[in-house]
Amino acid sequence: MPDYDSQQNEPRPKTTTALAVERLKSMILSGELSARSDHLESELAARLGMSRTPVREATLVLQSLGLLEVRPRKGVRIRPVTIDDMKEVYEVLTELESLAAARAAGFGYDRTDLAILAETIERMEDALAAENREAWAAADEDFHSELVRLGRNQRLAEIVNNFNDQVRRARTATLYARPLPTRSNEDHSALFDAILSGDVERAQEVHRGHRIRARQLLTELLTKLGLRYI
Amino acid sequence: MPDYDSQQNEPRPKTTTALAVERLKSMILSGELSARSDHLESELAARLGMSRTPVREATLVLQSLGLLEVRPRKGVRIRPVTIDDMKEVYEVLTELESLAAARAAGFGYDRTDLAILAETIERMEDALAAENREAWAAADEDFHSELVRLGRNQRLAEIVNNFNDQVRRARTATLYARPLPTRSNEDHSALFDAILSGDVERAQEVHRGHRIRARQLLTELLTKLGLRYI
DNA sequence: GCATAATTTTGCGTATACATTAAGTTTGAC
DNA sequence: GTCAAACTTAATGTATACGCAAAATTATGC
Repeated sequence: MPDYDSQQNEPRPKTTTALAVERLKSMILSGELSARSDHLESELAARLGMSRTPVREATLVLQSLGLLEVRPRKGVRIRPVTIDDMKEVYEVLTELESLAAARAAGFGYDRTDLAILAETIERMEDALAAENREAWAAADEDFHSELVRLGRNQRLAEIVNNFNDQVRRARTATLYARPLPTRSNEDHSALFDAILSGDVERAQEVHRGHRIRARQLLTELLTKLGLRYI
Repeated sequence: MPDYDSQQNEPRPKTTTALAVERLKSMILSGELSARSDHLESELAARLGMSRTPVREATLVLQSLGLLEVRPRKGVRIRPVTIDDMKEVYEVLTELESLAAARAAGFGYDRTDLAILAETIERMEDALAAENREAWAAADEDFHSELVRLGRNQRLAEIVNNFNDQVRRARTATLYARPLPTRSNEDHSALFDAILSGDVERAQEVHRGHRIRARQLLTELLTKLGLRYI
């Protein structure tokens, strides 16, 4: 619905506002603009080499997406994600992704339909073998977004992707502090099998468990690392 | 998070943009701006008695909320809600509201905590007795939003409220074509009992059933009425 | 007549101007 | 020295200006 960040296939000459959304978003997700930090419109405009107008429009959009808060006269504040926030987000993610998994299992996809999903799993396994955490994280993200795509509910997919964005910083921050995601990979394979065999219940349960564990791991890690927010 | 439409308790002199969001939103929800219709920025600006700037900002926000689409040079299009959209939305609503219900049941609320919820149920019963459908719909809306509030997950509440907005037109359009919502009221009472007695599973199941029935009723009605979109 | 090219119109995207008002600072009274 | 009032500064909210490109319209060639 907010097609502002969707990479256009038609190379429409992309509006400055869209560019601002894109760049600000990636600056937030990468941590280049850190949590709790305030940034004036004019500062951001200068930084992006454009006038305040597109920056303003972009911040409004990103506020709707929950990535930042516009605080008049204090500047735009990158929304910090607390452990409680993480719990909120993961709770919703658990529910919605499991639903997507269940739906995916119900459509009777064959191996061809699941090719992309299989490919992301392979990439994760390769990355795990090579102990390349960055590559693993990238593949994991692709796995989850392909999963919700297979669930064929556009709105659900949008929310899930948005929520994943909201906690992405936490995941990258803990990427090297966590144990190697062996269990995660097992979960993914199990889910793949459940979907392929059309087992709706199992798909849902497997994924629910997966997300619950992920959440627990993440919150424990953040607590251990003493990160009250991120 | 998008606190643009939240009615401020401090009577801050409300920005024009916020006003535009509010007014456009209510024009969309009430059907004053009908689905599929296109409206130029300048036209809307004139209509609201303000310049293009706040209107533009408002439309961007409302686009993020999924209520309209900004289509350059054709004007903003009020997003039509098709039956398929309804299915998508209700599927997500079912899942998330049930989760909220389950959570609410888990918090061990007593009668005092549930006073507002009880009050909305009473209003629905009175309205039903008086066969006042408008009053019933208003109370029903309040019931659902109080329910998600009791679920104590801010983000979940936001999404649910937003999704309810997205299908509100459909509900108002069918309000007089549907049978009197007797069953609905029973469901609400059953849910109330489940929450009060702390029965997490039952709360979840009761509400899931409630939403599934509501969805079915609505989609059937729309089909029967020949409304391909609304 | 029809299709295509030239021309005009129009709505949008972006920059900029400007008034407003919150925040910060100085001044002055006690 | 502290507090408050007056003043200054600065960032925002909104309006406006303006160029560009998409549509629409008219003109032109066949």
